[in-house]
Amino acid sequence: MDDDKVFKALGDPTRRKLLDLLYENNGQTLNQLIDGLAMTRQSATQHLDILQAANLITTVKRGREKLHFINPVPLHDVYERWVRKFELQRLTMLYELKKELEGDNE
Amino acid sequence: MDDDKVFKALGDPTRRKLLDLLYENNGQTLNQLIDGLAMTRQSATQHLDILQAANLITTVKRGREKLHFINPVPLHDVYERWVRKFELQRLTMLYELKKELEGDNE
DNA sequence: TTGATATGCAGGCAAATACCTGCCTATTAT
DNA sequence: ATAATAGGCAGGTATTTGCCTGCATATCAA
Repeated sequence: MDDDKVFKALGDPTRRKLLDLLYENNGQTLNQLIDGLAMTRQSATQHLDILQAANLITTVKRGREKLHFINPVPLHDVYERWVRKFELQRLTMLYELKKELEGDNE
Repeated sequence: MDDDKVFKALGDPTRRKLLDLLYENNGQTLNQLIDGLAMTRQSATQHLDILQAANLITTVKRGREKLHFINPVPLHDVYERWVRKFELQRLTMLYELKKELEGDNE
């Protein structure tokens, strides 16, 4: 997985919206997806290209149409490498440490 | 949680590096964090401000020092809202659908 | 075949981003 | 008090980004 491509792809609200639209109805065409957005077809295409480069979607051509599908694998990788390791830390531990340090100068 | 701030904060490799550094050694000062990077103190400060605005870190002043701590809560929220729901979809299901559609025009 | 539909490709532009330099303030140590 | 240390604040700039317009190509339907 390319960490950077995935995070950058997720860093834009339009691209997250596209993933949401595909989650609701997988396999949509470009024109179908545009209906859920407020921008030109060309702009949406650029976003979809970025999602595909990050491997967050795959496409299948059917005649003159291009169907888009979510690939959940990179999202799971994000979870494994970025979320799970932080879940072991308890916020309460941080609070206690914070209070202790604040006590030093008050 | 502000989705957009969190995702944008995570969208930059330097900021992810900062979180990694804090994960290895929580509660570091600005100057300590700079040692792990290749940029000026001022630039690092801007990144840390963005992380704090996204609630991914909290800070505590101790004398002239400023200590930085990870807050794992937004990361967990990302998991809840973005990863878990996609985990229910099996990649194999997508593959089957993809094969079926490819069969339409081949 | 001819028109309509679905998408691809190229370039332009304004705003956001990630750096930087330079200078100022606050705290600590001698 | 004075110097060193830790950090804050204010621009300046080159690059990246997200959006657009305009035109080209490919497929389908009548």
